[in-house]
Amino acid sequence: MGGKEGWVVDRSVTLAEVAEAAGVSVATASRSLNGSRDRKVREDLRLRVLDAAARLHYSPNTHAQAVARGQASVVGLVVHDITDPYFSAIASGVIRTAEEHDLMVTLATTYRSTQRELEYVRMLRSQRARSIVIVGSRFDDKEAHAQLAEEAELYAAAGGRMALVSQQRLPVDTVLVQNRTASRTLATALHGLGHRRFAVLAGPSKLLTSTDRVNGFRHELDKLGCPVPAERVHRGAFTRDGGYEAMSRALDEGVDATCVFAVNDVMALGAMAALRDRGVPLPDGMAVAGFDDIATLRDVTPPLTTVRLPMEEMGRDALRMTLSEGHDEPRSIRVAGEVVLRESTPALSEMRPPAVTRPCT
Amino acid sequence: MGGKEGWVVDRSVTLAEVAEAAGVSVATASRSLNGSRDRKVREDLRLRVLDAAARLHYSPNTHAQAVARGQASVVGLVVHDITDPYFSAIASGVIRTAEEHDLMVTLATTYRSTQRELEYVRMLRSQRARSIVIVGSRFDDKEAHAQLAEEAELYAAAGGRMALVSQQRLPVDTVLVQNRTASRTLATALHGLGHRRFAVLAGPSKLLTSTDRVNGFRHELDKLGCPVPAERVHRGAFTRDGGYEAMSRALDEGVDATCVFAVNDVMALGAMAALRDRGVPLPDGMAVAGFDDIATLRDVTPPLTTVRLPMEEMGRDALRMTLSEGHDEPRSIRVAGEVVLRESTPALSEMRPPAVTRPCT
DNA sequence: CTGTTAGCGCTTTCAA
DNA sequence: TTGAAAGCGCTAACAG
Repeated sequence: MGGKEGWVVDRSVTLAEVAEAAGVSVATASRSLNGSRDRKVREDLRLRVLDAAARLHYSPNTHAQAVARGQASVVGLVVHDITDPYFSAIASGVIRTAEEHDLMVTLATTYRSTQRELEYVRMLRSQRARSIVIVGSRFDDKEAHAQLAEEAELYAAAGGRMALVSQQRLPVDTVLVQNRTASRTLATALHGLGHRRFAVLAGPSKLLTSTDRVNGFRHELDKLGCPVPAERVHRGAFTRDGGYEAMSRALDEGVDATCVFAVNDVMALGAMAALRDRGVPLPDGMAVAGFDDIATLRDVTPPLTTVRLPMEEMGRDALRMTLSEGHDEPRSIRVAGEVVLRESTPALSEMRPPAVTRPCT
Repeated sequence: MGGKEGWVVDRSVTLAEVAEAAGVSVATASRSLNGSRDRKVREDLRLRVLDAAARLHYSPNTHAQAVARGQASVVGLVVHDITDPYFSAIASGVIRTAEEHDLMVTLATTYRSTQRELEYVRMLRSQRARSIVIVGSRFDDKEAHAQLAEEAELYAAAGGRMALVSQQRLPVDTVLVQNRTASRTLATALHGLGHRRFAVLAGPSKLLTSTDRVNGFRHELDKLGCPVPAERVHRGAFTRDGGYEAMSRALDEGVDATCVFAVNDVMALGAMAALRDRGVPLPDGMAVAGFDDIATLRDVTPPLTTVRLPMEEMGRDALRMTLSEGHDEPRSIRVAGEVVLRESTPALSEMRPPAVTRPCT
């Protein structure tokens, strides 16, 4: 702990000490250091304060500032799981935008528990966060929505602004992913490649993002005249392992399909692993499509057909909406998603004739 | 905003209001709500307070709490890039551990700028964060270390505790990844598979994690009698694209190797993409090894040989060290890393005879 | 056990 | 322009 000059205190330096060292009042010190809009401080005084602050290694106590001004320079970010590349990409957009506004980010992870989500929103309200961005599929759960809606109202009443990246379920700013529409477009494209018999790997039935994607996909195929029967929809967790298991089960049951649609990329990844493990050649033995277009997965083989979502921008826009002033009504931005056809979904005509349709014993 | 009962205030409810509504003093209200170790509150009063707080939707102002008790329930987490799966995995460990201790996490992203890193550490000191966990390779930059060291000292003097996940460069808690040793073990293993001519895809020369891995690898191969000449070390960014470019350059120069070691998994991924784009069959045409064992990449084909690092645990341990009391001296934990041989590195004998060694024109 | 009150560090009127 | 002083919401002595 050998200090060069002066001693190292065991406690932070306060504004008062800086003021004293500079021979000015705390008011002047405060104004010099933060230049409130409350206008000027004589230049020489200002410099003396700045100098004293630097000399003493002054570090303003943001909590005291927050208490005094009744507002903190923090935004809250709530995601399901930060290790999931979908969330980390969106988080990245939020973080970048926060930085542009000199805001710190408090990150919370719910692991898909609505209860935890609620708790974190409460904690963020306690932190007087300027805004809260909640990322991730809503659940089919009235109770949870009602509770969150109440929190949102309280938060808004306290001057906070909340944004959701997912479905529009609350009267707050929303980045709305058009899952149904995009899935329909994807279905059309795959149908266009000649496929007629499809299987779907879905996430948990309560997860709206999953059900929206499944419904859109099936709906469109209905219209195209080749409906996907319920027994061709296999559920699993919304993760790589969920995809692996759902695909395995499908194969066990002797899935009668030439193309499988996994409701997100990580599930598709798991599905491809399962297919490979069962000796199904890819992409010839089974066409596979995902959703999201996760960057890290762009190099898998065969390259995955998917629906691209501008994740960074989604995070950016969500936070921006909450930060831009001059409009009280909640706004919403629709995100379309763009179908990207790659090698994982060959045209039916290019696939090996007897697609895998036999039950495994 | 139609309130059900009572009006919605435009400002948060305070402890004083709760106390009044409950007919007790603020002290009693405070004690009931947070039960300071400062002894009991009569049960009926406590319930009245809790009831009033619930009725008024009271949300404690954490900033006021932090000011009053001189300590905040926040920890800082600083990473290079949250979209990089290496960092999100470690972040996940930190976040989980923080949750266990009822601590919120403030996340900052440096994008590999030491300047930004320093700024964030300063902001976290301002936030009076209980601890700061900095994740990611240090740089070969005395100046940056000196500045960070000074900040660390000030932070410690103010009662904070800092941990580094990377190299041991500062007198703070450290999770020390044994990059050199692990790379040497990897080299031995690859040599054992019959490989004798290697190329290395390295990150920026200032990035210690990269140089440590490169040095360990080359050092061991020296000892084994098949040194990797400097011109077989190709630098690129520490990212997927960096790996792609470095590999492409290597191929352009007619790399004379049967096995290429990329200093991390994402670079290895890029390298594999580059090889594929140039028509080099994998794994027969070139063995590829990485480092980290990123979960999302476990399903790439061919499965990647790598060095497994327990990332979640590393994050967990880093935070734990800063939180456990009763020891003033900085501690450190060494993480060994475990070589995992997979199909991306076949034995030399199983590779297609004329490994790619000709220059591309 | 409960209430009074003095801070915590900072911002911001309000006078001077 | 500067400074004195009144808060901001909460905690923790310190009396009762």
